[in-house]
Amino acid sequence: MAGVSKSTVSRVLNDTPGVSPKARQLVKTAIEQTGYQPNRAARSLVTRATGSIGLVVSEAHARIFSDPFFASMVRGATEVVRPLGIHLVLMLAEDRRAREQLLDYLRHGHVDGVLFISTHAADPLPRILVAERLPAVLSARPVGRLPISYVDVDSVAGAGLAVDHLVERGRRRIATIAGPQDMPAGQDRLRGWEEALAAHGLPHGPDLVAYGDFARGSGARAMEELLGRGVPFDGLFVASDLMALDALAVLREHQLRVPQDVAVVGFDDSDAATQARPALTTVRQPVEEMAKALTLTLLDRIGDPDAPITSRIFPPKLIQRAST
Amino acid sequence: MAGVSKSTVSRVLNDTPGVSPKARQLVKTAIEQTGYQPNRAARSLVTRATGSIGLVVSEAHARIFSDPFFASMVRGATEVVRPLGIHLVLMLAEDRRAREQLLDYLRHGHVDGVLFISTHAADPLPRILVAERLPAVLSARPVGRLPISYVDVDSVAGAGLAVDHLVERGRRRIATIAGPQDMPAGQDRLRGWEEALAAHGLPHGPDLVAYGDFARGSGARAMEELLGRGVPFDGLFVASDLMALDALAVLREHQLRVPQDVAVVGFDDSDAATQARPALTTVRQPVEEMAKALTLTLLDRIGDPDAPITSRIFPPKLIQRAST
DNA sequence: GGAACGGTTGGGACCGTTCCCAGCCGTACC
DNA sequence: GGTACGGCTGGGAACGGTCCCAACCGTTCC
Repeated sequence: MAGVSKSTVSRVLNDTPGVSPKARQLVKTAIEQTGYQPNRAARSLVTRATGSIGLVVSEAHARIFSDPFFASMVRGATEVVRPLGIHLVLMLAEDRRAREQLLDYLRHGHVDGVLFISTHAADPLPRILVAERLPAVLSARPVGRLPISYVDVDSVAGAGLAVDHLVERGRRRIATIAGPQDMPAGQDRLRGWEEALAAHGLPHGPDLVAYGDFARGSGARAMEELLGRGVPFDGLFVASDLMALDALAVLREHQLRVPQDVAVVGFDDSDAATQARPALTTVRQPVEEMAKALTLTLLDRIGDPDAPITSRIFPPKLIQRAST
Repeated sequence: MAGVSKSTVSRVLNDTPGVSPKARQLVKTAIEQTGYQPNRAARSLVTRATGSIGLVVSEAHARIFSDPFFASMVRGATEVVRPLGIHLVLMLAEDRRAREQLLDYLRHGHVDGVLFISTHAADPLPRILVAERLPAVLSARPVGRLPISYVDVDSVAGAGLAVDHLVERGRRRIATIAGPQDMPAGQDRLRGWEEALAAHGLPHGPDLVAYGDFARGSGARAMEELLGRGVPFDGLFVASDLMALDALAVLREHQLRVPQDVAVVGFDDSDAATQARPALTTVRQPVEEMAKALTLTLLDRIGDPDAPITSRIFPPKLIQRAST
């Protein structure tokens, strides 16, 4: 239609240099007019790439799908991938059996690379992916040294923001509901709390700490535990919004007013934070942006398997609402 | 390797009749030994099929990803699709812009069919999919007549089960927190409540009804409204577990004991139901099974575009726990 | 004026399947 | 014994791209 050979069309499609501007324009308008779209299958056949990337979610479904973190992750990745015509293929690895199947699947070259979403420290998959030389990136800092790119939020700094804010609001005894200590995010947020309090010369002993697992439900237990100890506190930093919601409910049950009696800061800035009563002051992590960066990193890596390992740490931001 | 031509291998792979048992066996052992896997791209190139089906989620992300319903849906679909080597491709259509893009994408034959997950009545996508003759199935009854297959749970019967159970437990004034009335599920659960109460000769006036949107948060507002009216009730049917969780919290705040003062029944049997305090009696819908049936229906339809339209309605089941 | 060269271009092999078609072989029938 | 037939098999075109290679053209240089 453009009066040129398929070779030239191919060159235009792939932005290969060595096409005259005139021919290039000719082809482009023809494409525009016909709504032509290259055939994925034919292309894959020769390039040996699939045009799909896997979104591997290695976590109990119930957990993942009840955490808005995942929603934002998916949205960010989708946004990067869609205009490129790349498919985002869902892969769930809930238990060991599913993991084996998944690995088999990945090894057979069904996808060009893997976005690995999991926060679990003990997860063996990242290590295996690296060993198999499959292009992969992680959604959080891996445990131990592992030559793999990742993005993460600066959890230590985030916890620091929360503590600083509470101190600014005049609080002097600041407790925390920490996350699980087998996950980097859990560790870092606790460490950030400790370090910030130490810097202010305020107490930060173990009697001010209770543990949850980031998810809904665990925050209530931790809150009850803290209150049960009888140790006074007027500020509370909770390592996830979902647990903070629990904490708010338990505080209300105990006739404690937020923020008058206890000022509360969460972490994540999920939708839950705005819906909470009172609306939750929280540390925002830019999940969607992080997902975009993660996806771009993977695409880089697929394009060049020897691309350098990078880790990108995003700064958190304090969002003030009614709970402080 | 098996000493036969590629034609014969192809026949074995596709279970085409007209291969001698001997040759078939020869090929099969060769495949076993080499771990051979057919090349998707080459196959797609000639069959004009992609070996992928789209999982279209037409809903606000925050909503979908905070509802465990979606998790089960994905799990069920994955289970059907994985052993067949079919990819489940995630597609999100949150707003109008995303919907347009998505449609364009679907029209270009990137997937062989669509699993459409949405509960929204006003969603224009199902109608368009039908008009475009794209193989598609719905995860819930569509509004209006539409020649499209779907699966659903019998919501009317489910609400009936809940009411019957509450009556059995001696309750005579049974209120309800209903779902949104622009969704079939919302309408049906309300209707089931009304009809069952009418059958028992018990009151079922509008003063016993408050409305939510199925999601967390809306249940609290509805519960407050019901209590605020001063109309007495000793039983409560809530159209979703998430709203029931809210209701439990509000009842507790008002010093009402569950189940002694108010017996509560939810709907869904999500994980939330078991985590609730007290554990929630609820109407279970077999979401995972429904997802499997849905996926199989789609695969049928892809195999034969003129397959008859089917709708499969699953029976709900009452799960008794501590809240009644 | 002819050769060398660089920028463009088209031709054609190739990727790994499916599927049509022709051919082979053994059997049944006349 | 020859022929028709049916079950099974292999050959080869086709799918729609990518990419290597050769050819073409206009310039520049000797």
